[in-house]
Amino acid sequence: MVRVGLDLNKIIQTAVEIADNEGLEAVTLASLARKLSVKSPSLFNHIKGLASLKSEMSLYGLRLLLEKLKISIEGKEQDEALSAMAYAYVEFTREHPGLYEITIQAPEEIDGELKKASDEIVELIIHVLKDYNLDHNNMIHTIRGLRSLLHGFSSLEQSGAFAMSISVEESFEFLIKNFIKSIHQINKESNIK
Amino acid sequence: MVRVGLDLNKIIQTAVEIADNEGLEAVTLASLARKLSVKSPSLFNHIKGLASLKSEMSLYGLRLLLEKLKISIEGKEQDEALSAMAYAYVEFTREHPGLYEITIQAPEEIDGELKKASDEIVELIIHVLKDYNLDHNNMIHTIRGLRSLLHGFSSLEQSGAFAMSISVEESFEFLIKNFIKSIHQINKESNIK
DNA sequence: ATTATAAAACTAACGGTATTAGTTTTGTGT
DNA sequence: ACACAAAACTAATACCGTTAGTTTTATAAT
Repeated sequence: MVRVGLDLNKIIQTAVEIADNEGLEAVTLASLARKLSVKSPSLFNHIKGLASLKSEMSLYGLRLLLEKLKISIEGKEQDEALSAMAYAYVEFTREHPGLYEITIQAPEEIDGELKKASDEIVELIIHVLKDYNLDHNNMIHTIRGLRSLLHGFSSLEQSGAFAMSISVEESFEFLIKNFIKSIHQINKESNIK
Repeated sequence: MVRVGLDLNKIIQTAVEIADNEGLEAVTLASLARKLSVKSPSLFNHIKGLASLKSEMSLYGLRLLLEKLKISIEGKEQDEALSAMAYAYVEFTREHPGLYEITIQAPEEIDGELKKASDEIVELIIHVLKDYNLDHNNMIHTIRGLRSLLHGFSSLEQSGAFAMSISVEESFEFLIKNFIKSIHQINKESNIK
């Protein structure tokens, strides 16, 4: 019974490794304990259970994503910032497929921390979209559209749904370009009225 | 041991009910057997196992979705057809949240039937998009964009990510309208060149 | 009607999972 | 040196999917 110096952080890190390398469904307390050279009940000294661990992973993922998005837009604005953020988003989902998946479907709230982290991401998107001077409703519609596009693209890419013989990267470029154009179009229409 | 007259179809139907009412993760051979008044090993007379059952559900879901999409575009073309198809898609995900979820992530192929069903949906989208005279690459990009938008929107809606106080329905309307506009824009640009 | 057969249900058992309870070890601060 | 709390452990429970082997039942052939 050599003490192995476990802590919440190490557990989460290892769980994320499993999730990203072997898939989210491979994250079990049993596999985790094996990888940490520990018996699975020992994990309960640090976590409440599997559901709770997954929520912790989710929180970790949201914060990591937020950081990546923040860095991506540094010193940029409008189209350039929006584009950079979009690319950073899908890059994150490719670097962390398993972590990203749990990020979208945390089992339970953690003291409002999950909502907070998620809100901060939305706030960042709002910050970028402010450059486009959309009215309140259009702003919300546009946020929802951007999130739908990014999440849908990432999710479908990961599930292998884009099988056709044309570069997925080229498609993403096309989609983001067109999305940005379409935002500009919104304002042109308001001006006509 | 009253014979209960089980068959593959009844099993799938019941599994779909559980998936839609209690969530996909509630679909277990144990819960399924309980609901069918049978012991779980009896299920193996009709299915190969849980993974196989989920693939069957996936196939059923893809076919149901395809039918719904086909019906939605009957007698329509271009913008009207595209819009109708988009609305039918999200309606399906709302009617069948659990079934839709498994539709996107079948565990294993069934004799190429899953790929075939999935291809047929893509073919239907192609059929609708033909009205826009896009070149081959733009066609594929646009298909991927539409699928991303629809799947992302549905997935985020189901996971409760659209929490802001503005009608989600209104946002969807906005997004589809803009997506359609953006397709028209593609061709305008080609003409300029 | 009787019976043979195959399908469809069953029971029993195994290995894997999460989780709880209770025990032992170990590091640390007094 | 020792007390104590934390961190590991073992043992046990309850569920899950799955397999093997058994019994029942519907049906088709005689």
